[in-house]
Amino acid sequence: MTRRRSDTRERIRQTALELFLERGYDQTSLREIAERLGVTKAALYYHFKTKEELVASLGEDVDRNLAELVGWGRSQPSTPEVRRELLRRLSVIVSEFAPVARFFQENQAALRTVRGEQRNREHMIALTELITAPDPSTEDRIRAVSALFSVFFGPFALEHLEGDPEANRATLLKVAAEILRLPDPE
Amino acid sequence: MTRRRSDTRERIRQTALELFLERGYDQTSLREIAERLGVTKAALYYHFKTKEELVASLGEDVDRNLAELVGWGRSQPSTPEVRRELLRRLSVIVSEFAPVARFFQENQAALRTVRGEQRNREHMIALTELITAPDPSTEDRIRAVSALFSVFFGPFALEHLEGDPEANRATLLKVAAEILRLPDPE
Amino acid sequence: MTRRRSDTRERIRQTALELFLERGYDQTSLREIAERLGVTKAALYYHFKTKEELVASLGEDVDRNLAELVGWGRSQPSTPEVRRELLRRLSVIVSEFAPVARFFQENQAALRTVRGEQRNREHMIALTELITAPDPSTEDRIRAVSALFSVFFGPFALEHLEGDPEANRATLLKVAAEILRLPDPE
Amino acid sequence: MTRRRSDTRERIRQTALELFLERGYDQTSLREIAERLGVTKAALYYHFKTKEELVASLGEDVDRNLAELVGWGRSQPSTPEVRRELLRRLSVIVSEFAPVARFFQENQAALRTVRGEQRNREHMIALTELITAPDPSTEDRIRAVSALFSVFFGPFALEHLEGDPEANRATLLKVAAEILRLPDPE
DNA sequence: TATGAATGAGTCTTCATTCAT
DNA sequence: AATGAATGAAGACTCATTCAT
Repeated sequence: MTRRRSDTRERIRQTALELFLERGYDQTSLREIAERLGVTKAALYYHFKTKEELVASLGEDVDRNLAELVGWGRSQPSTPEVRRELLRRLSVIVSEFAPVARFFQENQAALRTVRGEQRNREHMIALTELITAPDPSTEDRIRAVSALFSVFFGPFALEHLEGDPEANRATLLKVAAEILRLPDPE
Repeated sequence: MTRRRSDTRERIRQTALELFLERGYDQTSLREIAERLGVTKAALYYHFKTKEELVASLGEDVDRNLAELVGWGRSQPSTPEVRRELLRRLSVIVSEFAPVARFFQENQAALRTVRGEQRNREHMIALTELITAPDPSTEDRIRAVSALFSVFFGPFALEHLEGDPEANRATLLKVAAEILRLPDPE
Repeated sequence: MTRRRSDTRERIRQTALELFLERGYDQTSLREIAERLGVTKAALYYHFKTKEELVASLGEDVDRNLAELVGWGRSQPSTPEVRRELLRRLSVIVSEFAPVARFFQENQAALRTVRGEQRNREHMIALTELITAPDPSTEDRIRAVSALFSVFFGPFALEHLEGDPEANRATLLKVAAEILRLPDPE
Repeated sequence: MTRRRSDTRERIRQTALELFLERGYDQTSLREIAERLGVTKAALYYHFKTKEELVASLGEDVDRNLAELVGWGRSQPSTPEVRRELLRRLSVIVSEFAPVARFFQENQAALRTVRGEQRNREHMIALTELITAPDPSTEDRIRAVSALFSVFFGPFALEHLEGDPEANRATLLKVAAEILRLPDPE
């Protein structure tokens, strides 16, 4: 039963996410995580200094991806094509990290003080600005927020929607683009 | 300085909401609420049987309003005008109960097991159906969810937006109607 | 079985002191104190916010007495009679609070960060200065420290000494006075 | 940069003593020692079977020296000269092992169950007897204890005293001899 | 209408220690 | 000579809740 270095660390993260989603962050104790995993609490502490560090580690991948997306957005001119691409890429990230994203969304209050979560919030604000038309009216700003929310939260609300998930995502994206009044791509 | 029946009960609710918003539901203890109010924990228990009953009581007004709105919607024919009116009325409710709505939104995971919160979730689903065009395509469903989310979450994201709040709300509503593809009212 | 207000608080202090003396501060857990007392740990926390507050409370009486003694000393002229009286009064305090004094003495390192203990240390330094002859030579300083230590630690070392404790205390005091080179009182 | 046998062992002892002095025995964990040293906890266990064995090893040198001193004292006739020499030699030992001595003094309660510390306490009792005049009165016993305490604790209290440390030690010794009523040496 | 005192269950966290490699 | 991974036991502390007064 060989086990490569820190297989355990990864299993802890997965089990933690599972339980955090099932029962909520504050209602999930490290004891429960350890038990479901079949290790001792102390083993968790060997791999993560605190419960907060564990949860922060769950947000790191999203954080990295969003940071990169924001970086890319900032390096581009503010054209409709770029804004459309930003929405598209965000939607890819959200669907790739759906469970984590959902967890953070449902536990906002509980995670307010967690480092990583603060960064993610900042990224969302940055993205909102990037998809907002230059020199925006109040209505433009509202459109930006609406479009972003649709892309971000939509998948959770639509989880049980029939049909091909990829097609649904495309439709969601189309609606979001329409909210933003992006011209149809050829 | 007369004090109407159960002034205290109301003050407990307000202080609780305040703290729940500041620190999150699970991170707020009854001790903290009692302390900020200058009474004993036991006093809280005189007015509310449990912490859960206290938080449930916070959702009751919203619950009543949403229930009424759903009831009204169901009693109407499914016309564009009715759907527009549903959005408008929802937006009024959200803005009237903004703090409570925000609290429930940010503490979804923590409140999943709370009676009142489950009812509110059901109301939102019912509303989604009511504003969905009859015989809907997948895209119609997506539009319905997007519109509803915009009306519901928009205010939180736009809290710091400049300009007259009433005017902003009207604009938000206009955007939502557009997402739903409701024809312009005359 | 009537019990006057906060009988319990006092019983906690006594039991704590007992155990702290038997097993040392750090080796004594609140669980042990609670068990020996027949209450729950939570009951201890009802009366003392932390373990540190509990131990600090044990030092308060000594603190008060030493503070008063230092105050008195400072209000007096620096004569041999006053210095002799300072030693005498200190010896009374030490014997009145022998268990507490011993506990603090044996757990210096563990208590270094406890508020009350810091104050007591300062009092001892102040007393050392007060019993030091004015314009002291190095030797005078050494005499002061030696005399004070004898009065303070002597009783612990002499606990098992035969003979009348009061008489022993008088002898100890006489030796201390001699160390300080105080002239015999008439 | 050759490294003699068990350089590490010695560095562990030093770091441990450092930390024990800074934070107290019970408040110092093996993790802290290992971290300050830049090794793993497991490395400590390679060199010392337990934490207790580590701390015991710190007392060994003092133990050996005191044992030897007691042995010497027992082999001598009980003359004033011998008693004076005992005080002198003790004072040399205390000043050579000042940090260790201080550590044991400040952590008495924590170390009560440590083998080495018990032996040291016995040595001190033996020394007290050796410096007590034969056929002693109560006062003689008190003098012996006072003198011994002065020699043993004095240095810690006088640490910040100005002047040449060697000269101070000599003065301390002179005072101690006077407490014991030893006649002046020619 | 409220309080003071208490509890039982649970939380996160740390520790000394072990052992295969 | 030393490490990485893990454990079992325990620690301080907090919480929602109860109840006699």
